[in-house]
Amino acid sequence: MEEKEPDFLSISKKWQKRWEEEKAFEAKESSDKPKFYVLEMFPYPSGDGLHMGHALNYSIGDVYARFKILKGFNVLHPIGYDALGLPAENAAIKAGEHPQEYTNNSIRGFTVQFKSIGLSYDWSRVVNTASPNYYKWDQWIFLKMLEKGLAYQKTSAVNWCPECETVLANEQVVNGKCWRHDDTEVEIKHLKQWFLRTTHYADELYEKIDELEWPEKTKSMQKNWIGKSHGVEIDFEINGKNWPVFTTRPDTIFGVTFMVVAAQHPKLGELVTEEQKLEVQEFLRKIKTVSQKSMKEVDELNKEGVFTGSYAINPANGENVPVYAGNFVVADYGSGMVMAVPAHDQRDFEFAKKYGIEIRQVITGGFSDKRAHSGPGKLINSGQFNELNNEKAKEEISSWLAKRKKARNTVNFKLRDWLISRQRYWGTPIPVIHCDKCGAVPVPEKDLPVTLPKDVKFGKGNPLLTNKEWINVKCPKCSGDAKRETDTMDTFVNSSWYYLRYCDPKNKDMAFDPKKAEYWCPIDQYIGGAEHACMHLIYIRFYAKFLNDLRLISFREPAKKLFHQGMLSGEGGIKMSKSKGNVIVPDEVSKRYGIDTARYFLLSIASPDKPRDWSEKGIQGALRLIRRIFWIFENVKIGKDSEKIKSLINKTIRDIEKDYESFDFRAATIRLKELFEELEREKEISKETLQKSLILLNPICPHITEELWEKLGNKSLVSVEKWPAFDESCIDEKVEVLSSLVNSVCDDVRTIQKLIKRDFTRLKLLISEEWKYGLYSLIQNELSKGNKEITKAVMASEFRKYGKDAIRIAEDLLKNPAKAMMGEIKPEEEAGIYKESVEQIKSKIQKNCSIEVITESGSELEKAKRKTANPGKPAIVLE
RNA sequence: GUGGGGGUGCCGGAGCCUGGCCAAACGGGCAGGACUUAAGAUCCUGUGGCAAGCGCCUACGCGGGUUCGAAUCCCGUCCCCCACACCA
Repeated sequence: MEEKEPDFLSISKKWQKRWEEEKAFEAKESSDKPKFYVLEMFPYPSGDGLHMGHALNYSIGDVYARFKILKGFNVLHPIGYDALGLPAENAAIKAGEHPQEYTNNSIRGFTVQFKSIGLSYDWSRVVNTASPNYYKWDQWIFLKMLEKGLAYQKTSAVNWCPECETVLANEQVVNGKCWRHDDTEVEIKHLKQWFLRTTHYADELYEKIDELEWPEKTKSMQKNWIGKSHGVEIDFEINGKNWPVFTTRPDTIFGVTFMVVAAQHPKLGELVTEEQKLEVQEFLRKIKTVSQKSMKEVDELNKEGVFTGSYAINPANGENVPVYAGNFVVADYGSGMVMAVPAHDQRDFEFAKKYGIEIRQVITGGFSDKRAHSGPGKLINSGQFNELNNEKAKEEISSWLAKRKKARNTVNFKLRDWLISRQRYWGTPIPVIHCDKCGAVPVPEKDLPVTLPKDVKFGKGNPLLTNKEWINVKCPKCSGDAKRETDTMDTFVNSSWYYLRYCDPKNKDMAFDPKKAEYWCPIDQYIGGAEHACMHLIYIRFYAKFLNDLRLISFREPAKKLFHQGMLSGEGGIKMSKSKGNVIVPDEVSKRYGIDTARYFLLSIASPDKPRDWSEKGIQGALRLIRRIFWIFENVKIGKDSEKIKSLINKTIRDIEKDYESFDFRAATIRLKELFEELEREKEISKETLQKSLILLNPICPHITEELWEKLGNKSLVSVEKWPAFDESCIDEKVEVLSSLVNSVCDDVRTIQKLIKRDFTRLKLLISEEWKYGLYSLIQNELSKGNKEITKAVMASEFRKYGKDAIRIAEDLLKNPAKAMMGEIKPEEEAGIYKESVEQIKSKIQKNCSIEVITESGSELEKAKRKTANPGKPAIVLE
């Protein structure tokens, strides 16, 4: 009774030490086991340290990795730090530290805490992107891209975050705001910047998504982002020059009544006539101020425009239509100009309404004063194409135009090249030297890495500009005076290939040994947040394609399977944050409940991909189970397994394996709970079964299972044990069905007790075949009548009682009529169950009664029948 | 607007694909009981309504449909969440 609470904290410390000493999770290439690469997206080491959310994220990967180890795979499960990046720089500045020190400290903190939650990482392979040994290879890959024309420099309108004091990639602009500062408006600046040509692989990035075993949601988000659309590029003649225009609706070309060119179009000037110049300028000024307001108001933003003075010739019907400059056309998509068909495009429609331009319907169907008709229909007002179905017309019209060299089929993507330049310090320096004579010269490979100078001043602008010594160098080509590129790379560059570095983290001569990468990669199971769908998860694929083209790796998709974990919120569903003071720290939780308890709890609340809330009360339930498990092992009598346990343990092994494999960890926690609850009821259990149970629990609760494993007299580590095999023949569903009978009898006894309101000393259980096997006798009846078909009506009447099993039983019996004569569970069997469970029944109802189980029928039974007219259960007599 | 995901008992959250022992796993809460001088911890029981050993009624957003039978399948409808958002 006066059990001492196990000292969870020292148990976990003890085993963490053992794992480390024995290098239990270090992965070796030399193994005859099949390899398995489990990777969680590496963390950004912040000075605030780990919170419970991290613990959840990484526990999910850990459970899976541990499961795979047990299943006999040679598992690579590494961790590292995505250490470069703006937040570290900003946090360091705020703390008055150098980013290097700040980062080192953060990493130290993370490492200690990671270890204290018992993650099965191979600590010999830690990768730190802030180390020159790592970013040297960022630079090397960059040079290769430069060589192949996949890295380039261009001046363009870029997104500038005044808060970050740097430019951002398209993917990092959210609703016109910076992805890190949702209250900071992104500005448009024209700067010379470095880009990676992600569009080079746009088609493959798009098309191959379908082959990935990724969440559908993520796949569709990525597809949307890449935005492939098939269409036609049609030439419109304006002022004697050809202006190609992209459209997906060539079928509506006879409905074109005007054209709209993007207000930001670089060649807008060519279209503006002398008379319209003032008006256009006025318009441009106006929309500039609008765009500086809020992109969120895009919805309410009116379609606005101004006539340029030029006219375009519609190649389909030779009509002259006015060309407008408009605010709703995107300059860098397609050709930055659209053919406007107000009758069949809502945007064009609104524009036409506003400026009183003709709206000409060319496709039949619902079309009103308020809305354009963008759906299908038949063509009208379209010359020789009238009467055609519009889908058909798309083909006909475009081939007709193509024949006349006025159009060609094209594919357009929304995806833009990746802007990687950042005007900040804490990133990989771009290995380029600018020379007045030679231009942008790549740093020779032998001079890599270009390391970040320690000595810089943080304040306004790019800190790298403050170290003249670092900037001023000789040109590698002509040895004249030259300057280093001071832009650094976006932090997502670092994370685009880190999984390869884990395969060979210490290589001094190469980014990684292709042989080692070949062995481990691709990643078998990747785990990380859904927020990366359109950033990291595109970049990492892009890099794989490039490295494959370089023949450094043999695959083109880096991660076969992807899993997104759900977020952990604080108590009551409130987002955890320092300012709200509701951050849960794993250290605290470990002290109070034990980290295994926390792991079990977090996994038991919801499916791993769903969000969940922390709850102090909730974790109590997990704690109860953990205590109970300790109790079992402290009090167990080692002996023989009952039939019931034999069946249960085999069944659990079989089922829980599926749960782990499919990330259904929640189901696993339930199954484990049921298993241990049953074990607790047993008088004696075999050592073997106890050991198996520990292995099943190990992925979720690694520390306590080690402890109990040792208690059973084992010297080895349970974490690297072999997953037990199950024996299908031991699994006897009947055993469980019968054991549920015991419970139901107890329920009944209790109810009767309430009714008779008196004590009893003797309990009789009278078992009769005729009561129990209604379905069997029914089927037998049908069979004896020669009715081979079980009629619908029979089903309907009996299903309520027997449910799903009725079909199975019925079909089975029909196939094998001999069996029907016997029934499935014999009365003697049932009686046996009650006899065996006498002690259990007593403990549940009344300790000091005697129990008799009677199978014969007779007058006593008749008497009882009246009292307990419940077929399917034994008659109960209390005396 | 487009794409994706949802609406289940006091709460969280399974089940839905493959319709039937589903008044609905598991956890939390709450109530009662056991143990205790007491509290805590622990354990047991209960937890839609009526009835109280059969069972009946009402229930899985709302309204229909299919079926002997629907939380589960189909149609319509309302609401919520997330992502993208003027991409021609």
